[in-house]
Amino acid sequence: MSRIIDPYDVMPKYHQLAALLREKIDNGEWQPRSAIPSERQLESLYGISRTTIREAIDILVRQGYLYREHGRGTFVSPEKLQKAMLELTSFSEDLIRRGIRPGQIIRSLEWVVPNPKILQKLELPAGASVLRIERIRLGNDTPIGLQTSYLALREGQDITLEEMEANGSLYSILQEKLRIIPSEADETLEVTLATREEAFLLHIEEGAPLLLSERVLFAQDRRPVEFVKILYRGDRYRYTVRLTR
Amino acid sequence: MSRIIDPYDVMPKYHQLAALLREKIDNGEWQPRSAIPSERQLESLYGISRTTIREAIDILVRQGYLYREHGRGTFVSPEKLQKAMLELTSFSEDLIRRGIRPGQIIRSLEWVVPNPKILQKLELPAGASVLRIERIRLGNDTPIGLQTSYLALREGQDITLEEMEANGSLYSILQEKLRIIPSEADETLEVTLATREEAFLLHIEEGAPLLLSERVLFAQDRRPVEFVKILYRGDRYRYTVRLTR
DNA sequence: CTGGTCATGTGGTCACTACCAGTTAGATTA
DNA sequence: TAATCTAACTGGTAGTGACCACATGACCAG
Repeated sequence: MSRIIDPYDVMPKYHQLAALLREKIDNGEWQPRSAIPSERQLESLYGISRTTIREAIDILVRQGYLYREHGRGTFVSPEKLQKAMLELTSFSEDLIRRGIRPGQIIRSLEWVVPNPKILQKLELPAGASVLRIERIRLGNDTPIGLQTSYLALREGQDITLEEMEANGSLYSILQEKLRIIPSEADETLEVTLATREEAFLLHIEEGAPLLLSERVLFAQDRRPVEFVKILYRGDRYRYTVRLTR
Repeated sequence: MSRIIDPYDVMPKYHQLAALLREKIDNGEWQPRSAIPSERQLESLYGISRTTIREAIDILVRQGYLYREHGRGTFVSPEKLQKAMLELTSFSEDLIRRGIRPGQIIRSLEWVVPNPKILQKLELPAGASVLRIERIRLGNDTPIGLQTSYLALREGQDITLEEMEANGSLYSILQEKLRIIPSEADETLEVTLATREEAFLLHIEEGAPLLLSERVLFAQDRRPVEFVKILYRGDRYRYTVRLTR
């Protein structure tokens, strides 16, 4: 018995359908490399117009669950492609996805006037102050990264240490308290060597290789919200992306 | 004078329109953060249905050129967001985009039986042979990376040294000669230290930090085509991605 | 001046329809 | 038998028309 599309649901139909199809893929009802019903078949199966069907399939194609072949049909992707990893995720989500238990130690949380490079990345005028949060990130209780966030918040917006400690996830505070929805980010990765302090905090030798990630996070209206710098232990972290044409 | 949509063009209208709009953004006719004409206005401006208009805008939104705000309009993204970098690009394209002149030295090109890890990534049976291409990648004539590609080609498919040297781009040979269209890739990045041989080839010290990238490339039908391993000089290369929600 | 209402313009969702462009398999033809 | 044609599928592109959800500013009542 297959669930059905509810026209009175708050979620749009194409979204409901996409979820429904993804379920069939996830639970193995539709095997990798096999064809799913044609768009016209789905039309009558679910009583939904082809426009909507295609919209749902589009989503799953972009996420890597399905691929189309013109004239032949739409097929289920091999399993390993079914995880859309280029998606913008928070550090914790990222680790959980890999089966590692995330943790963190908040070293500081205060308003500061950062250096010009950071102001420029956040498109702020000289002398503007931002909220700086310094954290040590843990994976299964071992330090794996040093993270420093600089947040460009508006007048009246703030985040307290209590909130950070209670909630844990900066992204969910941004979304739920401040209504800032992360929607895009630019990230660069390079190699550096650990300074004495970094080495101490990460329990490694001074001069050990680190993976340095710098990310600028943009909100719905494409304004920069956060500049994050993360130093990962070179021996404990591997970065993964999915690229699409 | 604005160009117009040609219904007899081989390219679909939404593609033509997207190109046309992108041009207006690129040449500054439409300023960042300003609203572009509404979808209904574009409809009558270009004599195209709203369906098609939206399809064109969708493309530009995905590429980061535009963003929508429900109830308000569609706006031009700030300039720095206008380059979609999460896209799958070849090494050469990538460098050219940054204003660096690419070059390469082909060290070898031969059929080999690779190790099991690589066979597994390419979903090939034990003992299968693949085409291995070893190259030194140059940026402005300086070595910046060591690249080893393993290609899973079908019976009868081959690439010769002459073709590689004449054409330079592996991706364009794949596409034009073998009709293999790269459409997705999984990439991982991590840190390693240079071995003696790597150090020699890259003109650096043994033990210097390197950025190691491993990429599996998938074709239209989501079959793995290439496994590439690239070692970048840590001091000369920075990796960039654009993440989207 | 303040707060609510409402008209209007925006993007978001959806249905129905039509035709084009690849693919495939079976029927037809040489 | 082998090559070919053709019909019936597949997804791809495009138009039309309708209504919903959200944003905004003009207007009005308190």
